[in-house]
Amino acid sequence: MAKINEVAEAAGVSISTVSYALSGKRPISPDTRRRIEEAVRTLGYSPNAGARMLAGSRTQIFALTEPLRKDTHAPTHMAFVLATAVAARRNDYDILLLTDEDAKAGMGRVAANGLVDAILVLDVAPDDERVQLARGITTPTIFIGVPDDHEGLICVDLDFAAATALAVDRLADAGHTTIGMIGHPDVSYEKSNFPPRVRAAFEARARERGLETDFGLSGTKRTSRSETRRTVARLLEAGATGFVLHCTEEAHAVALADLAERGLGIPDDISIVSVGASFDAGAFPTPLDSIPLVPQASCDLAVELALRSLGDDRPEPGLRLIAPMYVSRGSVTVARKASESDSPPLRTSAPREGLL
Amino acid sequence: MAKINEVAEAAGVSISTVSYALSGKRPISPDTRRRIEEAVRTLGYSPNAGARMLAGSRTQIFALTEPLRKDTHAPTHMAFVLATAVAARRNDYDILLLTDEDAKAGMGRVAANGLVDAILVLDVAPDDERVQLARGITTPTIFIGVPDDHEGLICVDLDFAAATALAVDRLADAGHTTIGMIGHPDVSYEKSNFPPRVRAAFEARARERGLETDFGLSGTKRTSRSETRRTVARLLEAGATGFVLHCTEEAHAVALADLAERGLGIPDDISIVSVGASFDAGAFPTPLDSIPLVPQASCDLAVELALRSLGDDRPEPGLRLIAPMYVSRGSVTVARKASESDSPPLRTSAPREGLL
DNA sequence: GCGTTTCCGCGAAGCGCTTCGACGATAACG
DNA sequence: CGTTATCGTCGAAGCGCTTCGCGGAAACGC
Repeated sequence: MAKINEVAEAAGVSISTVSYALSGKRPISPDTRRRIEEAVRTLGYSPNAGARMLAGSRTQIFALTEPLRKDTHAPTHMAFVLATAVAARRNDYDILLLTDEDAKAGMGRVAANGLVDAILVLDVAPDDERVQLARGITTPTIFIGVPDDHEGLICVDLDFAAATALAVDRLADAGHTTIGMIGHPDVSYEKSNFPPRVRAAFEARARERGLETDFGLSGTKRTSRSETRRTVARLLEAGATGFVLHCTEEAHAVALADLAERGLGIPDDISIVSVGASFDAGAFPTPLDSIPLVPQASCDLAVELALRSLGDDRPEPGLRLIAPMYVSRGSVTVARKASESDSPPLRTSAPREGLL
Repeated sequence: MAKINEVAEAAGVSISTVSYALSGKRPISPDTRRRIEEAVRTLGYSPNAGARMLAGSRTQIFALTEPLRKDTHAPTHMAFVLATAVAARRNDYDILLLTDEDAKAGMGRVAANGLVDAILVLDVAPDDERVQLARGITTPTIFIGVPDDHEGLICVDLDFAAATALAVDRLADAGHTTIGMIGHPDVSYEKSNFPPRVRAAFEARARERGLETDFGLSGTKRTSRSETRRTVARLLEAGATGFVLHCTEEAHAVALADLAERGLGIPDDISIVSVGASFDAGAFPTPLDSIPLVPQASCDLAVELALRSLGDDRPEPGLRLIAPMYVSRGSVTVARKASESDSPPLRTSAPREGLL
């Protein structure tokens, strides 16, 4: 724990010179700079964080607020936390975690005591309480996700509506006239901000394209094997030849296995597009066309916006929707005409209850 | 962002009086205290974090280092992070997240610049690199998990060995003579610190009790439906009538479903004990006897040790193993004698490959 | 050759808080 | 009634850093 004055002495310069040499905010002669750097190295000097916060105007810390609700899908969530932390570190920022009750209360606290330079909001609910809080503080706040009421906020997210429309279009272009969607567990449509957007876009676009649709869940509180299978059966009964999957990795796997069990081939019998998955939809036994949710894209942008909020070119409030990207893997093909298709085998195996 | 001097003026006292009133470190007359508290309230005063760090000797921040490796089991992990954060907040501490590469590098950094008062280590690997690092810094460091080489460290964890022995004992006491274990995916035995301890204890205790054992994995890189089923088949072939489950929730579910499919009842045909699960083993269609891993227990203790490390009664280095607790739910019963048992139906259904 | 820049480096003033020592004033004591 | 504790409060000295303004010396211009 060497201090700046020790470095200054060792290098034979003044304290302020050391500071300027390290921050680069004023020119320092090459020779002096070298001596300082050496002193820093031999002493193992590292500027005290508290002193920097107090003297400088930056804390080099972002808060990350995430309630970690029971229904939070852990793997997806972890991907976002990781992406955020990495993006922050790349810009010399640390992440302070606000979870549970403190996800909300902590925002006010860290804004008031100046512990953080900006706040990143994860795990956004449609009616998120943190929206009001964000409006009441001066600490820049970036939402990763879009709450229903987002007026005046800065929000970053995948353009789920465009992504879903793109998926529907692919299926429509391939001649499918009846398409189905397997959605997330029921609870996600209340607690999470994007599943409703996907569902709405699915139905809206299908209407625009004149397609028949059906929609089913993949669980109630969490992904359930039986409910997913029930939905698959239902979509098939409705005559869907194109599936849009917007659900967990487990539900994807269950649906694929179910189709395989029924003897239905992909894409020959059923075309599939996965929308908004943060896992690798190409890693299934049958790789799936996918419009992925890339945490890194959102998180990088969120961190960039946070940084800009601290500088001169403050970003305007508003949505920043990331354009969807279609990854083709051969799971979509032209629909067979009704005439040439044998009626799909609708063997309904009584699904067992319980987990996956 | 009112400052302490504004509070002092508003209350008509000196700055130091305000400080003492808020910290309670010196007696203040009731009247003065009241005036100060009112001033604090009306001004919305909150002491500046940077200034406190600099002037006081505490930062009120703990670092939480967690690599978040690809093989990290997200739900379990999330439970630990949550428990740690809650315990920390209860003691007025915030959590700074160090992930990915920074899980290691960041430890050195925050120790050097005095950003945190202590470091909590999660996601501990048998040969964890952070062990060496911890030995080289003066910032108190608490491991939640036990690395192979833990000399001189403070480690907190469930006593997995005792927990496993307890499970084996229950089965042995119930008269089971051949028992099997379904373990975590293969990768966990390299990357994670406790699965090896469970496996070793399982075999050691069974030997002591004179039992036959068999052991199988529930996946390679992650839980896999097919591998889990293969293991179930294998344990049954080996003649196991008692199962110890030490695997993910998904693997539990798959194993239970598999047994049900084979027409094997619990506990009539097979007795089961779940060991070291951080989810609710009572929530399956058949509730399971369980010796749970309670994140809160470990994390509360870890935070307590961290706090004590900052005070006078510094805790000694060494392991702090939490005593296991057996939760009985009726999934273990006395073994049927070989004579009265019909040979278990070993219908081997060709398991499909892939995810769950 | 002298005034003017430019370049580098220095000193000192904070940043907002904690904490030590001191100091009246009142209470307790013999 | 004088002396010693006790209580409640205050002033001031830092904590370790950043940053502003200043000034000496070297380089430049005419």
